[in-house]
Amino acid sequence: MEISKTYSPAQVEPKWYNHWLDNKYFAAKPNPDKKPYTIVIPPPNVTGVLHMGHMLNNTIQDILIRRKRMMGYEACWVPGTDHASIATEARVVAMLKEQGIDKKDLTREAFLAHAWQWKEKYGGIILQQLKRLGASCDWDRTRFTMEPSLYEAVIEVFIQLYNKGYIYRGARMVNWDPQAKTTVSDEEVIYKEINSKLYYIKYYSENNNNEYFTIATTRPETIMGDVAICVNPHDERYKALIGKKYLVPLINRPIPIIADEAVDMEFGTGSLKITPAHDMVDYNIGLKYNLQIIDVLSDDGTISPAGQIYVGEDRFAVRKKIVLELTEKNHIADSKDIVNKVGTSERTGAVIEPRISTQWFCSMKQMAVPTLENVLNENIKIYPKDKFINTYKHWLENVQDWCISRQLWWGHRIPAWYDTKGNYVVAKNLEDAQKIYSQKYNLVNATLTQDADVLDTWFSSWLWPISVFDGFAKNDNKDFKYFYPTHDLVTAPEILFFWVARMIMAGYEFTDKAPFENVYLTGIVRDKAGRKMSKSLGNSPDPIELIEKYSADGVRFGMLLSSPAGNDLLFDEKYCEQGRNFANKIWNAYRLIKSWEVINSEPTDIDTKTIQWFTSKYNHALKNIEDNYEKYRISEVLKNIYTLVWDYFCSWYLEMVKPDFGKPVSIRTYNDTIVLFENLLKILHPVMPFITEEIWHGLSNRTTAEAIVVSQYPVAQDYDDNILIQCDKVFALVTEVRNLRSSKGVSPKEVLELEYYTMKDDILQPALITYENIIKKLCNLSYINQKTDKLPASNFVMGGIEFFVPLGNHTDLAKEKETLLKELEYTKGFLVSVNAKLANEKFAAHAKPEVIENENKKKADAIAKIESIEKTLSNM
RNA sequence: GGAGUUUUAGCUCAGCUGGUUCAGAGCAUCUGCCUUACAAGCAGAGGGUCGGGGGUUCGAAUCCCUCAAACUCCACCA
Repeated sequence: MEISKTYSPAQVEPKWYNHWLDNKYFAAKPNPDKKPYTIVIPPPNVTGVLHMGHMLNNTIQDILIRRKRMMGYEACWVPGTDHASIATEARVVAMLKEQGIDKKDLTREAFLAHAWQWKEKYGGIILQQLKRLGASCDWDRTRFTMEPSLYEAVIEVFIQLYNKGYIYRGARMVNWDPQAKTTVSDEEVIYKEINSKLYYIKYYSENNNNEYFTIATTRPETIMGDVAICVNPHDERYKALIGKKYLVPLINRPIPIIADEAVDMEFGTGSLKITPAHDMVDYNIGLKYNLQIIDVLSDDGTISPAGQIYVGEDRFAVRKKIVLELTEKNHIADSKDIVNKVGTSERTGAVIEPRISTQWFCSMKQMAVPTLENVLNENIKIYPKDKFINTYKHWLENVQDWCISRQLWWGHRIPAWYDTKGNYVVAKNLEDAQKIYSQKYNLVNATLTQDADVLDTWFSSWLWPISVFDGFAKNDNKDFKYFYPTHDLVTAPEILFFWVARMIMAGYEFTDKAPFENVYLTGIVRDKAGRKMSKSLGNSPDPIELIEKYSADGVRFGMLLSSPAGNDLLFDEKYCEQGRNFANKIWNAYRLIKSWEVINSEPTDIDTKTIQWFTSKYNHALKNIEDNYEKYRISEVLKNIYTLVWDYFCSWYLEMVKPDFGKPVSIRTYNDTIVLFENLLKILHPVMPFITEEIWHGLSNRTTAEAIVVSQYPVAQDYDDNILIQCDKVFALVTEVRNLRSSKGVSPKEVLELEYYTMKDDILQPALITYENIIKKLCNLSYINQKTDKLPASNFVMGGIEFFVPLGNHTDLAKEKETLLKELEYTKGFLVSVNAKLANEKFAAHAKPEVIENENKKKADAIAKIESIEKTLSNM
C-alpha cells in the first residue's frame, strides 16, 4: 500500500471523530468496577462562538480526560452551555429591533418565546465547533443552565438559602445599567479612563447673595439631588463654615455644610457635594449623617420628576444644558480637563449609574469560611497556587454580599410572590406560595404575583457541577453519587471569584463536599503584542480556520506548547505550524517503519543494543511525563513527548535500526519497533488524538474495539540508568565526529577511522567497546581503536579521552596543535580554580563530603588530562 | 491608594529544598546538505555579567534588602 509523503488530516479527522461517536467511546455511565473521573466543562455562553480561550481550555480538558479514559477510569466529560441572561437578552432585543419589534411591546411570555427560538437556532454552535477540536465530551449529557432540572435546582437553592436567612431583600446602592435597565454585579463593571471636565460650581449662601461656596464635580447633572456639602473637619479653610447653609443652584434648595474625614482636602476645592442617590461614597456619608435621599434619575438614565428641571431628558444631554445654564447664571467658577475612571457595563457598554434600588441579596460571609479554609489546607488544589492564592484569600476575607437579582426576563425567575401591598413569600410555585401566604398572613385566596426579576447568571453557574447530575432534582441520583464530586476543573483565572469560588461555596453548602479536587487555571490568550484577544480588537484568529490550515492536532499542539499553567499565552500561529510539522514527522516515521521488509533472522548487535537503550529512554521519559501530569505541567508534558519522539525515536533510534537501502530487518527488531512506536502513539494520543488513531489502525488491522482512544495507557517500568548515561556520552561523541566532518568539509559518505588515547573515563571508555558498532554506523567509521602513532590527525578531547581522526590532507597540523593548546590552557585554568577551592579552609570545613570528593575527582581528572595532552603535543 | 505576580539567549519559557544534568529547551538566526521516511526535512554552529545595586555564605540565577520596569487583581478619584 502506498502511503502519501505528507500527512493529510482533512479526511482523517472527521473520519475518526465519527468513529469515536458511533462507538460511544465518550459515553460514561456509573460502573462499579471502575473509578470515576469527571470534568464539567466551563459552560460557554449560548451566545458564544469559539475563541482562542476556549481552544486552550478545552484542549487541556480533552487531554486530561483522554488520558484518564485510557488509564481505565470511567471518564466523564459533561458539556453544556450557559444561558447568559444579560448577553442573550441583549442579543434577542437587538434581533427583535431589526425586525421592528420593541421589547416594551411584548409580553414576558412572547419575549421568552422569541428568546427560546433564538437559543434553539444559534445556541449550540460552539459545541459543534468543539467537536472539530476533537473534544471527547459525553454529548448525550449536554446540559443547559435553563433546562428544567437545572432550573429546579436553582429555585430549590434559592428557597433553601432564603429559609436559612442568607437571602434577603433590601435597598442598596447598586450598579445600574440604564441601557439594559438592570443591575449588574461589581464584577461586570468595567472601569475606563475617560477625559472629562471638572466643573467648579458656586453655591450661593442662603442669606447673602455675594457669598458663595465653590465645589468641584464632574457630574453637574446630579446637583438637584444634593443634600449637603461635605468638607474635611481638619481643613482650616472651611472650619468656620461648618453648619452654614448654601443654595443648590437652579433649584435653590438650602443645604448645610457638614464635615467628614472621608473628604480629600487635596482634590478639587477640598469639598464634596453630597448626592446620596447617585454616588457610593455620598450614599455612605448620607447614611452616616442620616441625610435625605433624592433620586433625580429614572431607570433609563433620564431625569426623574424629583429632579424638578429637565425632567425626562437624558443625563448626558442634561449635563451640557445645565453647564450652559450655570454659565449663563454665573455659577461656574472654573473648569478643568481631567482624566477619571468611569464604570461601564461589560454587556452593553453603557455608563453605569450608581443607584439605590430594592434588590435581592445573598450573604456570603458564612459560606466564605469553608471556601477559604479548604483551599488553604489543600483539600482543593489550585494550579498554579502561588500566583492566585493571595488574591483568592483577599477576596474571600473581604467578600461582599452578592446582589443576585436582575431586571431581565431571560433567566431563572425569582420564586417570590407578592400581594398587592408588597408582602411576599418565597415558594417553588404559585400553589405553594398561596399555602405559605395564607399561613403567614392568615388570608386565603389572595392574589399573588411573582417577582418580575430573574437571577444573576452566576446563581445557576455556581451549581453547575452539582446540577448537571440532577443532584438536587432527584435525591437518589445514581450519576450524582458516582460522578460527583468531580475531579479537575480547567478554567480561566478571570473567573476565579465569579465562578470558581462560588462553586466551592455551593459545593460545601449544598453537598458538604468540594465540587472538585483540582483547579487548573489556564493563561489568558493574548496576541503577539501581548494584547488580550478580543472581538473588538479583531486580533483573534478564527479557530476553525486555524484547524483547517494546521489540523486539529496541530492546533492543539500549538495551543499547549507555550502555555504553562497560569502564564499568559502569547499566541502565534507558528506554534500551530510546529504542531503540523510534528504530525508530519510522526507520519513519516510511520511510513519508514511500514516500508521495511522483514526477514526471519536474529536481530543484529546494533538492533539489540538500540532497543535496549530506547526502552530505557522511553521509560525514563514516561516517568517524567507522568510526574509532570501530576503537577499539571501540561506543556512540559508536551515538550517531553516532542523530544522523545522527534529527537530520540526518529533521529537516534530509527537511524540506528534502519536497514541499509533494500536490506530487510529482522522480525524481532521489527516487532519491537512496532511495540515501542505504539507506546509512543498511546502517550501522544491525548494530545494529538487524530493522527495517532489513524496510524494505530494503519500499523495493523484492528477491530473497532481496538481503537487507540480506548487502549491501555502505558505504565512506566524501571529502567537502566547506566545505559542512558553511557549512550548520552556515545551520542556526544558522534556529534563531535559529525562536527569534525562539518568543519573540515569531509563528506558523510567518506569512511573515517577513529583512534583514542584514554587517561581515565569510567563511562565513555566501556561505552566505546559496548557501542562500537553503533558508533561506527552513525559516524561512518571503519575502525575504532586505541591510538598507535598515526599522525597527522585531527583531534578533540571529551571527558578523559583524547580522540584522533586521521583525515589525510584535510588535516592542518598547526591548527590541530592550536586546538590542543587551547584545551590545555583551559584545563590548567580549571585546575587552578579547583585547587583554590580545595585549599580554602572554610570550604573544607563547611562543604558536604560528597561535594569535596567531587572536587578531588575533578582535580585528579584535570591532572591526568594535562599530562596526556602535553605528551601528545611533544610528539607532534 | 492596597495587594500580588513577573524580569534568564533575538522571541516564548524551564531551571524544585543554594554545590557535575548549572547557565538549559523550543522557535528564530547562520553554515553545509534535495543523503532512498520526512526540505513541513537532515547534519552542524553561534547567541546570555540570569533587570540594576547591595548583603548573607567557603560558594548565589537560586536566600535577604533595595531600586527599576512590566503585568494582574481589589478599592476608587468626587
